[in-house]
Amino acid sequence: MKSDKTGLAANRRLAQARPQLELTPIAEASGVPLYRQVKRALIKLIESGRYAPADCLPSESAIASGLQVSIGTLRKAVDELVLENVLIRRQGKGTFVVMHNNSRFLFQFFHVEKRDQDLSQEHPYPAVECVSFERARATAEEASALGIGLGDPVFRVGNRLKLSGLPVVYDRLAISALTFKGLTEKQFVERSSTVYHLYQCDYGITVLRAHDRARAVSASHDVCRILGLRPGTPVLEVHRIAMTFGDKPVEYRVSTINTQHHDYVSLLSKRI
Amino acid sequence: MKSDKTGLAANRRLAQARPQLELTPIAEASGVPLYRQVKRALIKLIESGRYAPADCLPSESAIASGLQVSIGTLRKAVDELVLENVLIRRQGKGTFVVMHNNSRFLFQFFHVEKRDQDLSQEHPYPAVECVSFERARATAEEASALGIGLGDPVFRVGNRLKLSGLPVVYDRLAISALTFKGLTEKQFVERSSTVYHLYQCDYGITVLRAHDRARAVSASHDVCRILGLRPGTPVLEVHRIAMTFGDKPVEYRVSTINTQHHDYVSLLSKRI
DNA sequence: AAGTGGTCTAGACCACTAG
DNA sequence: TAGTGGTCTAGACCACTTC
Repeated sequence: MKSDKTGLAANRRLAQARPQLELTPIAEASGVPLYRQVKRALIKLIESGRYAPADCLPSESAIASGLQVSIGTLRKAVDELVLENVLIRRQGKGTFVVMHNNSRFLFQFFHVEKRDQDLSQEHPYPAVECVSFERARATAEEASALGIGLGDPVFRVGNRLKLSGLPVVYDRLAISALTFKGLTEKQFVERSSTVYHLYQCDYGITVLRAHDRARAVSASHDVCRILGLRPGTPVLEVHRIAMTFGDKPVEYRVSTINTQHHDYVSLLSKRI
Repeated sequence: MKSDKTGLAANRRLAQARPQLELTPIAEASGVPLYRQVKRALIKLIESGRYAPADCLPSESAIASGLQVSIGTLRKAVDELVLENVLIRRQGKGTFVVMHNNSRFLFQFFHVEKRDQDLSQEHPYPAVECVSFERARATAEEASALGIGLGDPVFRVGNRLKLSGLPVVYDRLAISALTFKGLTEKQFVERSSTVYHLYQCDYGITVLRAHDRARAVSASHDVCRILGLRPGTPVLEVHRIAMTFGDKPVEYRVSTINTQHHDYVSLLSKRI
């Protein structure tokens, strides 16, 4: 542990009045900064479901005293979790666990935009239609992306996304059937919002980050049919691995985008 | 101003012993948090060239006392500038203004990667060949992207990038000739590293962020010639606006990427 | 008025770098 | 050994939200 700074160790020894919640004092950990340990403790509470999406955490002073750290240290841990899109602060109200609602999804994970669009304009929510659903065995590509074994059971789901009524994106996603036990086509067909919301609400899995790899290809027969394109049209194919805590892969998705009137956008180094 | 917290205002009134450097006490600014004002002051010192790329800033305690703020407030300002890729901290050594060396460029702005490459592997630096250079008048597209007038003078530069000896990317960039007065073809042909390094060292302009818009198109005649492709091959076209402080556009670049063996990669929400 | 997060200060000690 | 950034604490007050 960090040891004897400003009487920290002494404080710890005295603390026998068990604090509220699961906020027990941080265990010793050599070399690791205290605020990192606090961060891990908070992540555990969220991963375990003790604090669910959209829940309000206890106040900063309550958490700090519960974990027996100073409020500055607690704030530094929360700062990082806010930057990592795990928590959201709302002044005067509290600190909340992130929730994958539609606007959040749009902002963080949906990067298809109409070309020549003035920036002031709102982008519309994409309308999603589920076009296929199957239970199958993982291909080598899927197994590698999801970190599972070749032939392990997966769900494969095909979705068509329309923007302003026109089909623009064809998504095919694969998720482990072991992680998402008992998933049904109905859940995909009937959901009113992003699948990340479904993962989070029905399975407690929060998608935090993703890796995209984009390339240009000729539209396949299937893609042409689903997006209404002429054979051989150049389309953008994005391979995405979506990840949760600890960079554990959750979903592998291949999106085919008709880029005749839309772009795949990306910000290099976001503004603060 | 923030007013009478812990005797802050009183401290200010006393301070007449002019501190070293241009680190004069922060002027009053209603409502704006002090650390934001500190941040602006630091940005100004960097923009003005008082601290050049790769320079070491004065120590945190020196800056804090110079600006008459607490060290915690100064650190918060520096924290943000580090996140925005303006400053770099090196424990034990000091805080430095960023320098666009090759490895930094690669990490932050060059997002083309070989497919099926094991992650542990280093990517090689792209070898750049300047294939064209001209002084011209801005098209509507260039003018809009660069925030200049239609017909204003620009430099247009074409570069071919090779990876492992094979041509993969064809870049065409446009920059304002008013901003980059006196630029010569020689500078582009002879430089040994990224153009962002050139902008920074020769013109004091630091590229901090960029917006990319990617789409799939059929390779044009020119592109086929330069990248050695068959006519009609689908290629990825990335339109980039590179920006400096205050999101001022500096460069507009169209990159055409042969994605037969490479991908354009993008991270959604970076890890901390 | 009470409770929350946001800002600011002051000062201590730790970890790393370099002469 | 001296100087730098990194961590941690303690406590004050501000701004916002809700009742």
